[in-house]
Amino acid sequence: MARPARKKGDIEEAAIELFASRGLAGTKVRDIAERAGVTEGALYRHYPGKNEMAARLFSREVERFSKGLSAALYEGEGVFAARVRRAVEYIYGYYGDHPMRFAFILMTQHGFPGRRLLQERFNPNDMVIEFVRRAMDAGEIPDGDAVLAAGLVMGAVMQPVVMHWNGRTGASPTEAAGEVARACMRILARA
Amino acid sequence: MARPARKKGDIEEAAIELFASRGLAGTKVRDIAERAGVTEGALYRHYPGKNEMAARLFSREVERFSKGLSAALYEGEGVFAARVRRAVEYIYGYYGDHPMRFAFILMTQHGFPGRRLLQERFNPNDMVIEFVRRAMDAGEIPDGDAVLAAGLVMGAVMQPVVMHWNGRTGASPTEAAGEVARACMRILARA
DNA sequence: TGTACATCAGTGAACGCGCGTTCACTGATGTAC
DNA sequence: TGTACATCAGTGAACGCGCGTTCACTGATGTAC
Repeated sequence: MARPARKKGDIEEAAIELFASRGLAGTKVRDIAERAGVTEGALYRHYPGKNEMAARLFSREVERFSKGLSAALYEGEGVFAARVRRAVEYIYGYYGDHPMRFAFILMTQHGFPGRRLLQERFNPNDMVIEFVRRAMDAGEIPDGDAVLAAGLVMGAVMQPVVMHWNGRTGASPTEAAGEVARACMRILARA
Repeated sequence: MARPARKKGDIEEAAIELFASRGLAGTKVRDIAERAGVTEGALYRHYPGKNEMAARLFSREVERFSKGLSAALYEGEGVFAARVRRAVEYIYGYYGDHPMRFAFILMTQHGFPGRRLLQERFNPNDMVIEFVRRAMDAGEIPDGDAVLAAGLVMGAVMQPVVMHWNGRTGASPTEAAGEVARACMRILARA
């Protein structure tokens, strides 16, 4: 094998940061190349084009995130409330550790119209719906519309991150994790 | 005055629908003109350009929506819980009556990077924060971080709309309004 | 009422440039012997 | 170890076309007298 791709990582990192802050269409190949310290042609050594690169990066990042979320929800000890709390802490921790990657997922999730990018098992929304449904079946929370309940919880958990990313003052998500986890429990208590 | 603009409304409606479903950058002037049954030049009789038109339509639609939200929150009778319920019903009713306008607001809100489009009094997020803050001051709900509490509530209310817009099966927001309003009260009960 | 003129929404075709993509090339690294 | 060759990440300049914008025009409606 010949010389390995020294700058592929730089290109991907630059792309994620720019996509996260300017959106897919607002980011030019020239911008990505410039930020990565590379010429434009270099991108095409690793991806067939800009949109395909964005789509692959999106899938990869969501899968990374989802695997951890799945572990927080299902692996380890604890009753329902403990698992909810672990999940919220995982989500906010992920945002704290990788704000760009997280914002990239959050901001571009509606940017691929008509494309089926995610298998169900890697879609965080579907994972939470399934988690809530199982908890209802197991009698850990009252029965009800699992899709609606999951939507309420996902919205409540994610909105503080969106607000923080958009520069609104207030507690950072990491600090608020406990408070938010308790709010989730109250939402689900009678959903 | 000469002949009035017969097709300005058609252009605006077409633009809103396309922006809502394909995003700002994904919508071409040619698409808007075609859907409105007009040639491309017609758009420039009413707006200086595509982006400026999008920005003005966004401001107008948010202000329309916000005025109704403000009325739901502050006008009329009733204790705190009744006002929350009215607000949720207003929001979901607005989505039911004008799904395109609502989705346009929802989907393009992060599409104007670096532009200050909204005065604070017309920003729904700020309105809810203020509403929660006043309720805390008045002792209608327990004291706490008003920004965080508002974020939790806004997220919980909006996410079911996003999911419905994205074609997820489940109760329509209109049907779920009561359930969601109750969830909001539980979120705020100890926020 | 009729005639002349002003206004301007909408047309249709052309323009031009921004931006994604291509391509011949360079040179560093790995492999064969 | 040295020499020849293959590989391929990255270069830099050019290309081309998609898409926003422009512009001379048409014709319908309103106003003055």
